[in-house]
Amino acid sequence: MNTLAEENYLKSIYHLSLDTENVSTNQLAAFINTKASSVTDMLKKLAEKALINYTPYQGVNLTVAGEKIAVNIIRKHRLWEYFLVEKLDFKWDEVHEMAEEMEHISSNELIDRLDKFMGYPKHDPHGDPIPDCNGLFKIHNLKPLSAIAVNESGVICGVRDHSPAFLQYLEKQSLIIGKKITVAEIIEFDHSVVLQTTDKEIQISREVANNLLIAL
Amino acid sequence: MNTLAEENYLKSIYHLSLDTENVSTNQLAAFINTKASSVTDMLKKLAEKALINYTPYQGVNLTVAGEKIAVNIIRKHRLWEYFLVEKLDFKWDEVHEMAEEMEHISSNELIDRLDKFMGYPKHDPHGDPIPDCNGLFKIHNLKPLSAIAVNESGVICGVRDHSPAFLQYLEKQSLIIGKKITVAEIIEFDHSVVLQTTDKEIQISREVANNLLIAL
DNA sequence: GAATAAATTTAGACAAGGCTAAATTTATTA
DNA sequence: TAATAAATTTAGCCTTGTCTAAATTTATTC
Ligand SMILES: [Mn+2]
Ligand SMILES: [Mn+2]
Ligand SMILES: [Mn+2]
Ligand SMILES: [Mn+2]
Repeated sequence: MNTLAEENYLKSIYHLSLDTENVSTNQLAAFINTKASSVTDMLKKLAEKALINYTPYQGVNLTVAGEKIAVNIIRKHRLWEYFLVEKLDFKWDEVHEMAEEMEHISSNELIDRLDKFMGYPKHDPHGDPIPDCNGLFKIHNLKPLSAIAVNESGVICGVRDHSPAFLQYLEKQSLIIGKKITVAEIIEFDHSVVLQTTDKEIQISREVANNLLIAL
Repeated sequence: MNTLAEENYLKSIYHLSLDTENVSTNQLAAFINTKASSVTDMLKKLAEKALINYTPYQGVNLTVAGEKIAVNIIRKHRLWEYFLVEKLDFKWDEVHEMAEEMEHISSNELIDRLDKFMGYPKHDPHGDPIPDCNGLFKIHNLKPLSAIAVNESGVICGVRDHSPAFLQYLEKQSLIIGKKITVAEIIEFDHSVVLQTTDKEIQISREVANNLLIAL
């Protein structure tokens, strides 16, 4: 079908497309950890296969066919992450790298049965939505905690940074998915945020607040 | 660590080594479905890495390091097959190709937890032993059904041919792992075997009898 | 609206793995 | 034991995906 490299490019273009309309060569190179010239080569191949719309110097976006493939990979990634955490007792900061490999297991029948086995979960361990077998999922309307006003409340429903370091920090602070928080104060000097949670008061940096996604 | 191609070569050498002391280039080429010249190239690479003992024109065998890697891949293969059958309800003839991909997922921690999750199974869906996390497993002393005398009894504990066609045939005849059988008669003309099982009498060809492994 | 800077593409190489055809070595046979 | 056959290796080429350096295009700035 498609090679591992092609799948990774499509997935990356999908993720970057959430922020920008057209994804640039350099953006992609930085994200994939490769060189711009390598990206250009691959973009030509993907355009040839009609998986992306590519105009030289103008960046790319996914075609419907390309997006379908990207979403399927993301579905696999998130279902495997859910499996690793819920069935094999891994922590949420341990599963991403393994899922990066497992998302390329080709069988869709396998992933559909895995989905069923786990009871059709709607969100992965990091709060990200899991597309169903038709590629459909709701995009939660979440706000970064840094955009929430004093005295407003909400529930932690996602993270923007998936690095083990960040996830471990959150875990230690009990800032986990599903936690209810209220913004008690925003420090003027550095925009640190003081949170009131069910059990205690926590102060976090703007940086951290920026990477925590909240449902009101 | 090692590439996917390298892992497949090591695994293939391991399997072929069960029958012959030294594995020849042509044997390997036929088994892996590639050309002899490609095999020679890879053998040089594996010898360079000290994973095989290779003397040009004389065939190869695995070093201790190479065997360890091969057994680990086989462990993964068989545990994933067990998972697919026991947890995801696949049939025993459907899982091999998927496991061929899954055996290359690199994390050993993952496979050890999967092992635990399933209760440390000792045999895969085809009756093959599953190496433990140290690579240890008992080699069952099984005989092909074709080597069993009239009136002797035994239990089906393995198959030599893993093709879907063969496995589906066995399933249809209820000749599954764990089934107790008695050899009622061996037809002189073509060495067909007449079996008495718990529920009925079945006649199978010599070909089939050759590929059924029995514990006495 | 040039001139410079930044982004992107092109050219040319390389490693991994595979293939075909030719050369070489080993095995068989007369 | 010499001749032939079979097995194996070598030589040379190809594709994928990557890289560096050079060329080109687009964006900024004076
Ligand atoms: Mn992930
Ligand atoms: Mn995730
Ligand atoms: Mn198998
Ligand atoms: Mn098996």
